[in-house]
Amino acid sequence: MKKRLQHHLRKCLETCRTDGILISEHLPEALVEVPNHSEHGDFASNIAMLLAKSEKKPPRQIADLLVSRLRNDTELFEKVEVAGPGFINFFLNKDVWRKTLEVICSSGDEYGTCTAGQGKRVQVEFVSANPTGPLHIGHGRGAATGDAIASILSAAGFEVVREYYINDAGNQMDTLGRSVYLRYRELLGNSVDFPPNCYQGDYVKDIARDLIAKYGSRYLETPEEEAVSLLAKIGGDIILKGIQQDLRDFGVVHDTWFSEQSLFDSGKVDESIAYLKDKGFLYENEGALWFRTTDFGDDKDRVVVRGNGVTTYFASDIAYHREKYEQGFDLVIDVWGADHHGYVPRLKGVVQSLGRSPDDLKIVLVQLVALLRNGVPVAMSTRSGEFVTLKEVVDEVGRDAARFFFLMRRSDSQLDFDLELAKSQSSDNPVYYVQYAHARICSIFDNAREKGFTLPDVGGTPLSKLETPEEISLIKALAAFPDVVEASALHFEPHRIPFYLQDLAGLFHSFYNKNRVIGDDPELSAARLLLLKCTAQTLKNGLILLGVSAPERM
RNA sequence: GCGCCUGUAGCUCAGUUGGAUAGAGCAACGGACUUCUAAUCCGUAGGUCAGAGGUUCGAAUCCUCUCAGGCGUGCCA
Repeated sequence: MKKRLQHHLRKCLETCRTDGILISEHLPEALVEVPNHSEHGDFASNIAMLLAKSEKKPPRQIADLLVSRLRNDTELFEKVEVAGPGFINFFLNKDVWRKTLEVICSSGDEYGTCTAGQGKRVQVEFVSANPTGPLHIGHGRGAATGDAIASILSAAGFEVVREYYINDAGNQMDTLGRSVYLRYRELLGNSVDFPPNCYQGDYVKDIARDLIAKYGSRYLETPEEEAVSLLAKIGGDIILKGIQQDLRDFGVVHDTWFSEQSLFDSGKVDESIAYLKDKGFLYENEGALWFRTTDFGDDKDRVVVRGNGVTTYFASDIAYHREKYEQGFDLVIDVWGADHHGYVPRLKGVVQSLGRSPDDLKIVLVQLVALLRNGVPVAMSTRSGEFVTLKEVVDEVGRDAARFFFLMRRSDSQLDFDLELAKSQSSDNPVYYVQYAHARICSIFDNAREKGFTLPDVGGTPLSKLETPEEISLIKALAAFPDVVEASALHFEPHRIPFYLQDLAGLFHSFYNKNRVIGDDPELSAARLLLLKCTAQTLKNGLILLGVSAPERM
């Protein structure tokens, strides 16, 4: 709706210019927005103020000129007026609003989608937790966020691939192998010194126990270093399987799982280093090979190959991101924990060294999650292995509540996750508030069917019967959904959807409390049933973007 | 020290590329169930947008500085 108006305004400006009414060489972009107060119209534009300088006329005078023309379109506008310092306020014809119900009905599950993405190929890489331990609650936020961003982009017309990057190369795998090996020995009756830099969590013991059950003590026979590397592989696979299961249970499905090790096996890491060397971005210093990331605004240059000849994690990431673009992605999105933010400039540098715009890489930083129980923080420490896993949280509060809570906040602000609140089946809990609206509508439908109504369809339903303030507000909110999805996609901000849904659910509940749907007037009942059909559809479409279910009964 | 993020109602947070009188939920207080789900609704109250300057028709939003909190600042990943 907003777009339609913007287009309309733009056309008006252009005709004004060809008619010589406007003299500005360059017409500013026609900005239309929803004002804070309904007295200021359904939409408002500040275009006259923006034109004031180049037109050398007071804003109100320009606004008057424009309004005198816009006003003629009585089909679209109920009224158009100039207000304040020069705002143009648009009041749309009620029938224009009501028509959006027809659009929603005919679009169905597609309502809210748009073509803003123009089919551009996007890869969203998220979670990508090291296969050295189970997913914890922080990963859960990353999972919910990445998945929602992917869904929202897809709805906005992007072609999306979800990817998980498996860090199965590097020191941490060796540490895992050592941790498993030591626990294995310990469980077989040997006394061991378990070093503090090994993984302390109980899951390591579980893996060791499983190995004993399966293979007995055979790894005591093999030389230690060999056993460690074998157990690193086995342990990593077991943990990865667990991660995959946890993600499935959370409703997150990655299209591709990309192994860091494969970059070495295929020679891509060496290739990338050769590429950078060829382009002159690398230099040697103190025996190591450095990437001049300072050329791209980084604080300092970064090591790619260490003095001992071993590549760094950064080297893998160079090869990995090079690979992404070679696969033909127009846009690459990395969802990271915010503690990696220091890594952003160097990776932006990588992208530019590949001859791409830094905007071709979007890094979404997801802040930490503080887990609370009845308002009191739950102690967590990765080092000691005391942490709350994603599985535990999902088991306790359910998938829907967990997902919704993770997405309720902007990703770059810290999140307090209160277990009791997420579990509570009350008005405190925004998940239920939204889901309840959907279930309530379904219940009204059941009731309508019992009373012999058939659910109305587009056409034939007298929409003009819808005229109470609650009805009109609800329709306006429904009409805004596509704009919300598009903005959410283009800003990579999934939290806009939960906010919108709470707002929409609120408008429905208000409507419900003041207006009876099934009543004496069959035409009015039909019109209201159609309105609710559209409301349920929109609620459902929004919830699906978040990976939250839309129950028909609660 | 330097860098990134954050600072908005008692609490948790929104605030649409600078717009008109800064919003919502929770908590508090007062109301609404014989009627389609009260997991709901209606109302009241609650603010130095951390602070100080600056930019302009106009700032919670942009710039500078200060303060507070979080994170980062490895030839770890």
